[in-house]
Amino acid sequence: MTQARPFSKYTMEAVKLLGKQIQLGRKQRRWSETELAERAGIARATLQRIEKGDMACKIGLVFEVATLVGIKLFDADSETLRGRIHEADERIALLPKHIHPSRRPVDDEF
Amino acid sequence: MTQARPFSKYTMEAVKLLGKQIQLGRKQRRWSETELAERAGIARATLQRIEKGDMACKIGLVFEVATLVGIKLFDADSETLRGRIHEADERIALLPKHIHPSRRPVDDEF
DNA sequence: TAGATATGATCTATATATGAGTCATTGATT
DNA sequence: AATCAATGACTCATATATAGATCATATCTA
Repeated sequence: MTQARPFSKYTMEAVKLLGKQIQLGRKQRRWSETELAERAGIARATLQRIEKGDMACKIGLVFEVATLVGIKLFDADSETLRGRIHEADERIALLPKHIHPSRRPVDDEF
Repeated sequence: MTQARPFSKYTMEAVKLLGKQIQLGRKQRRWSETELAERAGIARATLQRIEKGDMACKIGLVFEVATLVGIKLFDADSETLRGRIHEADERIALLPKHIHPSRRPVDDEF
């Protein structure tokens, strides 16, 4: 009984694409599933699920494998990632720490 | 016993960034954790882990929540995602279906 | 300032992802 | 053509993510 839970089409496409890119990257490097799985420290079966775009795989494993085949997450290098994390932190700091329900109409300007 | 497994710094930064962007997006929309969790159909505790950048969250849940707060995965809309999936499919089709160990020096041109 | 809600943290039970293994089939290399 | 590895599709046991609570504290709004 696979408790199917719904995902938006967009979300599924994004996961599928990442899986395909991983498979492409692996083949470009001429790595077998077994070889990439070993490098990533995961089971081959898990790698197969990742390449297939399984929604239930752990994000850490998927991103790690993607990194191993040279995919740039967010099209960014490590330094850029850190910069964007800092940037997000700053923006969050400008917003209220607690979001309270407001009677006023929601201001959607951003 | 949290069987800690290693991740590259790059991978962790990418997951952290996505979590922060989700939190930022949620606050920009003035949604409480509870409200976003309900919209996503997940527990608040899970959303908290996602926003914190937990490596062990399911990629489907993370991407779904990201989508709900308006984050464009791969900087692309749905149509573009489909196009890139197709593109990856075509490139994969050009490569050998089975990767065999080669005696010849690896050709790393790509 | 008071009242109400968000947030942070933690616990338990259950569903399930993962690791490890097997088997059949396909395909690449010599 | 023959051989051997890669791939695809399973199964099972175990580790663990998640849902659903609860409680304390922080902080927003009126």
